[in-house]
Amino acid sequence: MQISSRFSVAVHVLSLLALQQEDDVLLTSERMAGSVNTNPVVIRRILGQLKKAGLVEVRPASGGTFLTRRPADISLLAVYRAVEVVAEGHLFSVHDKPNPACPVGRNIQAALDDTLQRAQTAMEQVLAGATLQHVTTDILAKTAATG
Amino acid sequence: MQISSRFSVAVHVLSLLALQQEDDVLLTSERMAGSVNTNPVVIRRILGQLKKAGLVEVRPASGGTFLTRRPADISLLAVYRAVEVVAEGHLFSVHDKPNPACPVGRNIQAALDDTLQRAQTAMEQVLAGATLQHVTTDILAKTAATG
DNA sequence: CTTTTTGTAACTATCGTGGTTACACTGCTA
DNA sequence: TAGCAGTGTAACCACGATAGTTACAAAAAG
Repeated sequence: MQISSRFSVAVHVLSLLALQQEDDVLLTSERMAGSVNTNPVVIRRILGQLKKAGLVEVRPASGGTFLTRRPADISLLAVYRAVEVVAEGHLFSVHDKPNPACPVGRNIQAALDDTLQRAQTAMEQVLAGATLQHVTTDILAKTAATG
Repeated sequence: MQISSRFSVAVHVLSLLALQQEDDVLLTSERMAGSVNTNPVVIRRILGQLKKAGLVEVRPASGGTFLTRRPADISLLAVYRAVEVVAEGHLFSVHDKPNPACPVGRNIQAALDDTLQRAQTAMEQVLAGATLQHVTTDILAKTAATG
């Protein structure tokens, strides 16, 4: 099982917002959906989560959507947490209720927990070290290169 | 979405095998299921994957199951790979088919790929650094401590 | 007041998981 | 060699998450 694409869609949407021109046409959920190639409702749902996390501000009516911070101040970990693709601290699921009458069953959870936690943290630290700025810079570089 | 418990069950089963006494009663899928607290078929399915990965040897009939290597030579990453909880190199799923007519849509996948790959690798490196031996040692220590 | 867009609810299809039953096959053992 | 304990697997089910879709009320801006 993989981590939901909500995360990559969220980064995509935030990149669009980060690169949006002041004088450009407003970025509606419909336009974003066009770039992501999905349904506007899917975008609005994710936008709702990003809003709840304080990453974006959405103006209802014919308003538009904007970042609340500079791209350099938005880490991919913040986005990852915002869309809740993985419940905090539970990347790995461990079978609950092993048999307490067995030494292994009684202690396996505790014996595994430390390692799994470290594995998860190692992954998240990489996300913490990357920002939306890095992504958009990369996109601009690639756009310039390939036309 | 989390990583399947197949992984933790596999480590549980391997721990049972590692700690099994020579003169002990044979570890059947039924007994292991008793310790994990699940159905024997679930155990057999996982044993099948561990066997395919060359981590255990299973003697059909009234045979029993054994590790093919010493616990110190079985990394948790090998177990993780064996049970295929995550397709190799694809911990994160990225939305396919973004709009190629949009600069962001055209380059988001490549722009994200490097970071996501590093995040995944960081996680796997922690698993690579832990062995079945570490787990069983920990279990024995906890068993001795709590009785 | 009309128009545009957001916010949500509700429903759907699809997929992975984990549990369960059923049964053929294997190989020891009496 | 017949019996039987245990494995290997197929088939099916229930459950939950995902992602897509339709529908519509609520919000503002003109």
